[in-house]
Amino acid sequence: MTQQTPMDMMKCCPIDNTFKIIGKKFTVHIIRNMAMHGQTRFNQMLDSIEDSNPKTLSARLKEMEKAGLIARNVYDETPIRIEYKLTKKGKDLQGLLDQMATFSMKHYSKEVFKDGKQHNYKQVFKKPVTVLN
Amino acid sequence: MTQQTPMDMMKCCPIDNTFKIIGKKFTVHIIRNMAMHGQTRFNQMLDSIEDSNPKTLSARLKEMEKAGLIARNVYDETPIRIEYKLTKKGKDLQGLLDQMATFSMKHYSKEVFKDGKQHNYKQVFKKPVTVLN
DNA sequence: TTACTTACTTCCATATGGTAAGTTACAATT
DNA sequence: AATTGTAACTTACCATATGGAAGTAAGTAA
Repeated sequence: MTQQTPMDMMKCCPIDNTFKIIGKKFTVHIIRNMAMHGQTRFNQMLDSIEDSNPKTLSARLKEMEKAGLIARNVYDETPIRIEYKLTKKGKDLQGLLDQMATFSMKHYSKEVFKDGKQHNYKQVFKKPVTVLN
Repeated sequence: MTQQTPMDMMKCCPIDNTFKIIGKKFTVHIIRNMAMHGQTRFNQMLDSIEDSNPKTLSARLKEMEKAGLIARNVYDETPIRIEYKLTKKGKDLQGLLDQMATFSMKHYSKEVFKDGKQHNYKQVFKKPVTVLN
């Protein structure tokens, strides 16, 4: 009887696939700001995402909407208001963000924390690391 | 008594910091091939990483060595042999890779799996998702 | 002497990203 | 009536990053 390896059942690599979705500049920053700071608007993100610029932010938001990570809602007020919100799929990237945070908190505590000491995720965020299974 | 928020204790964002380390093209692919396929050599990776090219692969390996994710060992044989191996720090990215895999397995089963059906991480990899806390 | 191997580097073209300024559609202010 | 303000972008132009093909170095084998 032959053994079934992961490679045998896969058409493409899920890690490569995820990288194509979230690997471009600002994508994870956008998700972070929406998930952790409740941001919904273009200029909020532009002002708070490290080294962001309107051209690239605009491109990323479009790609993310197309990929189904966020939804774009237009409110016809004056001035116009547009709200971006995470979809269920976008929210499912929380575990990935948590692992990104955890890695730097463990290996770069000098750069990350003002006191330069190690702190674990739960201590800092008051909730356990999210895991998607 | 004032409440301590994550922002208050941080000097820089750990998600941004991690993205700077693993966000460039091929970095996660290199770690994946080393961790999951036991690869150690330049040409092995060049042949198996999707759309890789020697110039960018070479640049990435140097950056990763500098960042302490991998170690480079030269064996003075003929022809010369060079081995790249994950450091402890590099191995600590496993939880992140697992979350990347899990996300696509959940949301892109049609693209990822030959049978187009959903499968969970443990089923496919015969071990639970790794989590760094 | 030519060919082969590994692990790259170099050159040049294309793709992506960044800066600053401009645009649209109103409404409020002067 | 003309100017100012606001949000959310877009455009033009330049800089940097990435990709593909070919070349290099050092040694063994044919």
